[in-house]
Amino acid sequence: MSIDFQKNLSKETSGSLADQVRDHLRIRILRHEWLPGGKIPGEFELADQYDVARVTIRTALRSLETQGLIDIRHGSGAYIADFGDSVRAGLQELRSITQTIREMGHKAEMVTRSTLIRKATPQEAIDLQITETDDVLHIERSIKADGTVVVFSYDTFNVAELTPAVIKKMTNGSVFTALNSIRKHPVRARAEIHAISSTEVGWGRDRPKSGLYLLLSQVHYLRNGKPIFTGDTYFVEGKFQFIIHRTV
Amino acid sequence: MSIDFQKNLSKETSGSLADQVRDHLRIRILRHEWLPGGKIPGEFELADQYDVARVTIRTALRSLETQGLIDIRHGSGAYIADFGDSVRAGLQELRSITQTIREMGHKAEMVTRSTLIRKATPQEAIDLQITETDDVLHIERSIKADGTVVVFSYDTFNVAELTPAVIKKMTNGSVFTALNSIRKHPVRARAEIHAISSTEVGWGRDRPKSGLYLLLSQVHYLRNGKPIFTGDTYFVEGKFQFIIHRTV
DNA sequence: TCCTTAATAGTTGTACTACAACTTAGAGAT
DNA sequence: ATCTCTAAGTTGTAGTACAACTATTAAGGA
Repeated sequence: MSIDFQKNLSKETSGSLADQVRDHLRIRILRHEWLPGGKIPGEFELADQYDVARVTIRTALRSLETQGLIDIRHGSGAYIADFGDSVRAGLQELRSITQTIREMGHKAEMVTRSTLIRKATPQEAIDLQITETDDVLHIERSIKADGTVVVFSYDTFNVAELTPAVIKKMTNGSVFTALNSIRKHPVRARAEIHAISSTEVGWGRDRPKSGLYLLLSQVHYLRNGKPIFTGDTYFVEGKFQFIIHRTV
Repeated sequence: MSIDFQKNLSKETSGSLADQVRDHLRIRILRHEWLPGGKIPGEFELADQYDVARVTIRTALRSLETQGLIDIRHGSGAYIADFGDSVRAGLQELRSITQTIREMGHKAEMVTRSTLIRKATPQEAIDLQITETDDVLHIERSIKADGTVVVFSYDTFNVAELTPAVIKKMTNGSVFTALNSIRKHPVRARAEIHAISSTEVGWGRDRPKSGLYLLLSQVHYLRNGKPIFTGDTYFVEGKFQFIIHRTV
């Protein structure tokens, strides 16, 4: 059975050949094409399947190994790291929260509480590498999964990097897809993580009484190294599964 | 200036050539040999410096890129991702807590509260892939930085993988160094992260009154995919900086 | 029969060469 | 000064060859 790779890369044609192969192999792994602990085809066979050079396959495989999805053993082969589905909700992967919720089989809903353009605060100016005289876009939203609030988020964008159309689009849909439409999607983020117990966070009658949150305080960067937006995301404890893969 | 690579690899001679080069480059990056945003030498020059093939350098560089330490740009070069020192305390890196504290310039101290060999609980049996009739080693410890408690940890080991000497060594020193001595150091871990507010956690008069913790619930795996130990690590909120690098 | 050893095939790791694709800087023309 | 083109430099991919390692199989001896 040969794989029609051309078909698969056409839909998201992003990055180098090796990156495309990596992303495709990643999907195959997450779809359980091979059992956990099982062995994936050898490098020569994969090179045949994708019709690329072996060095390209190796590049993709090493990347997957660094991500902790597979285990490459010299002289033996590459094996699926048996973490099951957990990878799908991995915290170190830069993905849309709503999209993640949907992929896990739940109904995702997003409500924008407020949208505001104002001057940057001192901290925001530092994080976004702008000055306090520059404008920023501040958005407060909540995200529901199957009807219950799981996330309160406070995001701040550098408006100089945005267009009016994108700003409007962000009010209704995912931030990531909106940014993607102008090719300004972040490729990397630096996140601090904290445990928060506060009644000041969140709003509305859906606000959890416990007041216990996992705070992800992030700065998102573009490929050229410039920050595009910063945000505090409060995850209601217990409503969202966080998985982190730790490697040497 | 040429680099005496042979000297550097002799001290920890671990893994493939590419892994050794990666680790060495990693050290050079963390020691700020190049400025954030700056460009590191080209692949041909690095191949010269380390006296290895270009493909080996590329393997190392791609790994560093996946880790988020550098940015490789086609036709241009590889650039230091400007995250400064934060990487050093990165949560997704599998390192000893005490060692991390020391590397950040603080005095680390570890106190073992209890050591006990008993039968595995149902959950432990699942996590460690053993049965409830098998023995496990349970250790409760606290870690101090500059005199104040920052971590309470509850670890459970599969004794079948250990030796009496290692068990004794673990009581006094770092778990990682002890496991390293019998070549059973974990290469990967799966961690759940939670916000915890509880007065049940911890012990002694150093127990923080706030009762607010960041819980890292982990299972550590060996290179062959077998679990070696599992543990709940409670970080006192605010005493320990958590950084996560998120990439696509 | 059981165990050890050796041979063997298969797989990943490294080296080398060549060229394609892309970026950047500079020369030159307008 | 600005633009265009050229050229040099850098990373990406292809292909070949062999080294290093693993797992299996077969042969031999106790």
